[in-house]
Amino acid sequence: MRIIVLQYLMEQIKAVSLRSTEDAMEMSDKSTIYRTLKTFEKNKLVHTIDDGTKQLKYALCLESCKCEAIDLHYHFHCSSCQSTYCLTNHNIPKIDLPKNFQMHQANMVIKGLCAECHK
Amino acid sequence: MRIIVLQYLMEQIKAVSLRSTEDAMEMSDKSTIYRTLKTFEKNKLVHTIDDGTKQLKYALCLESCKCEAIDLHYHFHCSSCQSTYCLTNHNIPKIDLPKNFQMHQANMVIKGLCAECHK
DNA sequence: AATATTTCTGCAACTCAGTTGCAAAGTTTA
DNA sequence: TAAACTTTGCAACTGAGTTGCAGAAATATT
Repeated sequence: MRIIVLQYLMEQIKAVSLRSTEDAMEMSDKSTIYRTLKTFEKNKLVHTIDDGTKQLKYALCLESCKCEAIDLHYHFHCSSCQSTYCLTNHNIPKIDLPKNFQMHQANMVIKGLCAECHK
Repeated sequence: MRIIVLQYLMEQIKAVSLRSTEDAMEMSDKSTIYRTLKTFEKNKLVHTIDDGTKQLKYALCLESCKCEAIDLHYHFHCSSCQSTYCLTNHNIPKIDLPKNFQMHQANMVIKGLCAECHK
């Protein structure tokens, strides 16, 4: 199962939801896929993106990713086609936080129209 | 009702959830407060923040806010106390998107420990 | 002031993503 | 092969958000 899900993830250029993965699998249960994705997340193969749709999205991490602050990047969510993309080409800048605040993670989602929908 | 909810919002330095607002009101129904907050949002008095907890957070906009790209700011969510703060002192930088992608909105959440919890 | 019209409120019911317990099925290990 | 462990599918549950509806309240109209 893990191999099948991993393969599916590798084929995608967009982040996937539990739902769409489920639909793509046909022959497997929601909870199995759910647990598979959570396992991947725990082992830092994928990261999750909360893009404001109610469905959490999952995307493969880059080879080098340790899921630390330095690995964080922006994401883009298209309001029209609902696709979510990783913008891995630039990391997020250092943001100065209030005194004694400490950053560990981030969830950065830009919303708008993707190239397909913006015509 | 709107006045009471607005007052509550003005007292908070943190973003509030539907739930916490509800609890603070005692004498009013979930759906009323829900609709009140949605009305505020529609009229650009508040903006919402999806901080990765399952509860959407609401925070008052600044006086000048038109809820456009220029008004966007980062948010901070404390993983320990679950508080969410607006970091209104700096806006988000311009991010270069893939060709033909267009930004309209953004939901930016930094996660970590706030000053209280980081001791 | 009395009535009509519109808006607001509370209740109950519903949706839907995510999550979990459990037993059966499948794997690995000794 | 048997014991120990892992994975899977099912069903049931959780919890935030959302909606329809009827009565209450406010506002407008005559």
